[in-house]
Amino acid sequence: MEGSPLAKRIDVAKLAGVSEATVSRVFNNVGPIREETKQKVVEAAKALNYQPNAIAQSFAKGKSGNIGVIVPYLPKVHLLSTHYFSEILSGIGVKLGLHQYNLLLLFQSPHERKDYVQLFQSQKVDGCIILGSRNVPGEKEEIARLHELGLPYCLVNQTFDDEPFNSIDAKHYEGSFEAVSLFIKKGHKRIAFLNGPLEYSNSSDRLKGYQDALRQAGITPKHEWVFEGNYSRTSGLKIAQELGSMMSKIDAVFAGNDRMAIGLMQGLSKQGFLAGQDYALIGYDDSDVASIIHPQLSSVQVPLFEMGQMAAEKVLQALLEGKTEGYQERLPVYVVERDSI
Amino acid sequence: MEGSPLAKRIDVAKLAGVSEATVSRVFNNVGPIREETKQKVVEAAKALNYQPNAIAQSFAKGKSGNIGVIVPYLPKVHLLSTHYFSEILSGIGVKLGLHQYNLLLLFQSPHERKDYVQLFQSQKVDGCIILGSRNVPGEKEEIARLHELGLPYCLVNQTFDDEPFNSIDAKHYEGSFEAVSLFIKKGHKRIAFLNGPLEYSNSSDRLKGYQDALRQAGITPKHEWVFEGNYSRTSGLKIAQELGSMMSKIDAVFAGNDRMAIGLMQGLSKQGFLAGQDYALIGYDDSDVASIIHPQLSSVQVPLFEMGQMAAEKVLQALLEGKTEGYQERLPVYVVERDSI
DNA sequence: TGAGAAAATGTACGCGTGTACATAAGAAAT
DNA sequence: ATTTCTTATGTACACGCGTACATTTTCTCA
Repeated sequence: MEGSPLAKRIDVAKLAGVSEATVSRVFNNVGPIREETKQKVVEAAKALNYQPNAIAQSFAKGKSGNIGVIVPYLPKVHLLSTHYFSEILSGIGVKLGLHQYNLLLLFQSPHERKDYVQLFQSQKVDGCIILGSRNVPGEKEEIARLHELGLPYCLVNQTFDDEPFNSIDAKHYEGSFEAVSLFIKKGHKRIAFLNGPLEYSNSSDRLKGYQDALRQAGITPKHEWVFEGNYSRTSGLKIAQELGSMMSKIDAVFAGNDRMAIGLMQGLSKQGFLAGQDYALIGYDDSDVASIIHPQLSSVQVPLFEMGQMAAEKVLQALLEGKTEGYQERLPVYVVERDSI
Repeated sequence: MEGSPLAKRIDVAKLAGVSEATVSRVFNNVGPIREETKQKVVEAAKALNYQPNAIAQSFAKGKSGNIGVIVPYLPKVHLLSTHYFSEILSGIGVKLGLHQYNLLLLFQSPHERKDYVQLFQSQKVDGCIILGSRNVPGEKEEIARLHELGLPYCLVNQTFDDEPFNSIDAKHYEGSFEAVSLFIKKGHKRIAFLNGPLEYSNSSDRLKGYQDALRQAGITPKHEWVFEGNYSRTSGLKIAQELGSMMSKIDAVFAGNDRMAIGLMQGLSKQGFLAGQDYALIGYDDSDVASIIHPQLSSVQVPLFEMGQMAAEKVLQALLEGKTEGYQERLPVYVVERDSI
């Protein structure tokens, strides 16, 4: 309430009997400084409880020191599972913290106009990381603008095939291929696929992996065995209804994420079909619930935390080292076998 | 890459043929302005693609426009469940967004010195919301400093009984009381309690609720039926081992969160004890998994999203309306009955 | 038509720091 | 002791905006 008004650089300078520039030098650790002088400044600063004003620093340097992390948001509808979301976010946070950058969390309502470039123009952020972007008209153009302007940005878990956008993704084609191949190796040949919306590149990656794995085994993929949910558990439940009538013809189901897999499992279970028994099931993401649910769900493990870290690292490299080369990295995934297969 | 250098206020002023102050007035919508002038400015701004510099604005106003949200962080160890975390965070984000405040996400390593006041001194934030704080010496003093200085802060899901700290909490005493009373109503009298660490006030709230509910039913609480985990699933699993030998004497278990409840359920299931059949079980938080797991877990629903919203609202009120009264709000919770009881 | 009030706009400065450049102090070489 | 270089410190200004205050323009009403 009371307390002395915030001390400024000039107060420290006066108390230490030096110039303001010297105080700045001590705090930024730049230029040659006599040890004795440094001590005087440090003591004066401590006595006055001086703390440099971060805003003024940002202003003087022309950099905010913030990395914006854009997260899609629909109130009460969780587009991204909390697992997915918090793993990536933690990875980003760790990396940024090491480099004294701040994490500005930006919720993006799907309907409102997204203007990523404006974030940079207004200097709110020095770089940005975009989660949950989709290959849809509005989105694509916005990212293209970022890219053309050479701004430090990075997409996570989304690759635009025909565009050179920076991204840190995972090997979803391979993950899908392996999962389906595992089904086949275990003798399952009639394999359905519960996919997510194709505007997410990982959905189409997985579709290709699914199809190619079947073809490699001499099986012709059937359109009617590919279903599209929206990555929610509810959509898995819904598809279970459709799937129920054809379960006599189906050996296995591969799902694009764990939440849909679980919805499916629950829906089919009500109709008397048990995963791991009446049909094999593999999910995707290897979230916590996979090993909690019964029967335990086989799943494809995705290094979300590491993807977040790497995305942050790439953005920081662009910022700190001026790296301008584009990149489209893909981290490896692997199948975790549990009871459902 | 190329592109014109960022336009500044003076550029807009020159193009529009007005003074810089007028440009400012148009953008901030202050003071009387002739409609014609306003149009000139707006057009000039559009022509130059002008965007006010957020840093300079912050600097001139002496406010960062940021609300810091402090989240405990241990790499690879999730102190807060992702559900808990992302619900509260979403609530905060929504509210802040409505008032043009930014959300600065700050990961707090438990070992490093926490100096919340410094966040304010350095002007990084105008207010802050603290998640997962605990009643331990270092922590308490830091919050006390915040409080004494009258800084706009708010704790979420933690109340310090003997301190007037601002907080948005839930009625954990009542929730616990109701859960245990429900057990009793259903005929269970020998009720164990799997609690979390007592440094979290919600743990001790629940302990009191547990004890009082028993006493009201004429049952004397037994110390040896109270176990302490750390809110992780693993700790639930571990306690299941201890509990196994005494299951013949126990009717029901109340757990401090769903993750421990699930660990317990799984651990006991391996020993042949089924929740909802061999014993009744109620968890806490009503996270997604509660209705995913089999048997479905009864749980106490906590309005985490709303708590986040309210915490943000309180901080914003202090900031925008200068409200200085302290507050310790508690939102209601309720038991959701499922198969495990 | 003029005076006074109200509305609109302009002028000027502060916000606290980083840093280029100028200057002073000290060390080393002559 | 003088010069020369190096090290240490000080001076001065820019960064882009909000806003108090001064000034000008427009409006109102006599």
